[in-house]
Amino acid sequence: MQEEIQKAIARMLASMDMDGVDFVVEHPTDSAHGDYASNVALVCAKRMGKNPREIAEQFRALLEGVIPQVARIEIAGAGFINFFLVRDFFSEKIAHIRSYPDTWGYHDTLKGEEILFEYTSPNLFKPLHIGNLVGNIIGESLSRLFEMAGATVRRINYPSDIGLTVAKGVWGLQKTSGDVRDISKIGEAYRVGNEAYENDATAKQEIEAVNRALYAGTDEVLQTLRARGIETSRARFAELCAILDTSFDFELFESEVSDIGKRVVMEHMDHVFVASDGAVIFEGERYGLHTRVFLNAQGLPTYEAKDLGNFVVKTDKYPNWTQYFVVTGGEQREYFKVLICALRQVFPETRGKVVEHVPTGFLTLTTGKMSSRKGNVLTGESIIAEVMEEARVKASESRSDDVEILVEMVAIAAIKYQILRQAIGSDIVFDKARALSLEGDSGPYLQYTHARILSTEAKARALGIIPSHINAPETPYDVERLLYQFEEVVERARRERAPHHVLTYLTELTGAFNTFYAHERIADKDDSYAPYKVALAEAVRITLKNGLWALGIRAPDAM
RNA sequence: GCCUUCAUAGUUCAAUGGAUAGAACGAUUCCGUCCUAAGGAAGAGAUCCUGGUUCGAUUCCGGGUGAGGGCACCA
Repeated sequence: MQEEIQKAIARMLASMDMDGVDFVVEHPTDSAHGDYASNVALVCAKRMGKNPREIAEQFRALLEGVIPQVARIEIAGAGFINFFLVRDFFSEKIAHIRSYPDTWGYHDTLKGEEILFEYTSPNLFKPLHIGNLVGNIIGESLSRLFEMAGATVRRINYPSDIGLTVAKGVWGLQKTSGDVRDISKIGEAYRVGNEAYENDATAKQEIEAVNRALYAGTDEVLQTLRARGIETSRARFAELCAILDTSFDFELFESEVSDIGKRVVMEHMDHVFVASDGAVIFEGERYGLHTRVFLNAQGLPTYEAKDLGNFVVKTDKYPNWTQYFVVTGGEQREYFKVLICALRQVFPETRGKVVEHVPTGFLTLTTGKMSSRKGNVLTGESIIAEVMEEARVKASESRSDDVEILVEMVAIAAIKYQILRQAIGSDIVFDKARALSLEGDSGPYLQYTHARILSTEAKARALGIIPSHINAPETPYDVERLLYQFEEVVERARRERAPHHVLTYLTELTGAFNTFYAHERIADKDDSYAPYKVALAEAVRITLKNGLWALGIRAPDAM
């Protein structure tokens, strides 16, 4: 629709020999200003040497009747041209949504593309930190937005299974004699190891020795401890993924990409990488970035080289990839600029393709960045547990058959909503009280409305009301004027890597529906508009369900 | 020091260069014979400072101020 208006204006301009005018067609903030509005007259004013309102009038005369879906055109404000759509447009949209509930909001912009998404990437041996949770939630939502655009998405997990953190955990396990099959004991062991590493010089040396031994792979006892710890950690991670509704297609470990990364660096010595002070570096300065070490003086690959190895493994597995994303915390922004720059030098075939780092904001309380390296950890687990506790209280009055499942759905929705409500990349101040409140702007608010609509539909069925879009009230409701925008919002969110657009839209839609619900009786068998209202409610429900899916949130049938 | 991200109601967030800057929470006041009150309604409340570009700036560009992140062998 937007395109049609845009084209009509462009055609009109072309017929007047006005090329290259940079105008927009958008939804006005206030629905009194129509369904679409254009600033074209304002933009042309200077060039035509006339006052914008005058031009707007002239344009209106030219556009009147040109676009079949436009009922009327008004001039307002400084010279905005406002388009009001015909009544049928809205009711036909409702019919369309009801006919194609499973694909409403889906499109084929990226059909045939294979897109690699790496996210979450936990450190095994370290409790799942809330930063991992953020990455998981954002990565999952972006993956789904790309899927809605018709692409095939490969979800990839890249856990860290070797290195100093692992050494701290293994050392800690030895000291605490904790049960390696117990995930909480592994977390405890890491805390002990980490603290000792920072405060105890002897322990620090021991841990470093453990680290070297693990790399060398020579010590049987340490290897076994590491392997078992990884097993426990992965099992727990899988459980969390199930709760979070994520499932990975491919998992590759840090330990398996080291050698490949090193080889890649060696193969591109001198023309991409250079030796410096015994290490091998990439001179980012030459590209306006900073220099980073890829192989250290001991010849061991750093994270940088490992990421090159990671790229090789992933693209071997999925050779037909067309776009490549890595979602991590924003503190790695500068790092990834250098890495991607080096990557493009090493692998020229990437130059025409999208290779992108998606930085997420770091999650803070009020006291600065939370670090899982320090003692006061707010883990992913603890936050889920706390919110679930709160959800359980609310759910005691629920109509749901399975309260435990509902509690989980609601808790995850509350958390995901908190994390997805702002632009990704900007820091998130995690307000626990807010996440726990489950009211107002929140995941459960959207879920509740979904459940409520289903119950209203059931009531209508019981009364024998057959939903239909045929007999519509003369003026469309505000909800209707929001409903059709879903498709545009979903695509914009994907294009801008901004799931929060979907969230903001859904919240607005839900608010509009709830207003409608409070003022209009929907399932009323004496109301001749009842079939239309029920159809509208159903279309809202479908939109909510698909929109929530894009956010990685499940829509319960009853609450 | 250099690079980078950011600054909007008391708080947490919105606003592809547009119209009266939207929500929610909190505080105040209403709505319970009626489809789920995890709901609805009413009023109060904000663009860090300073120049510029523009018909129009929260948005773009200077310059301040304040905060976060990064800058060689950690991940």
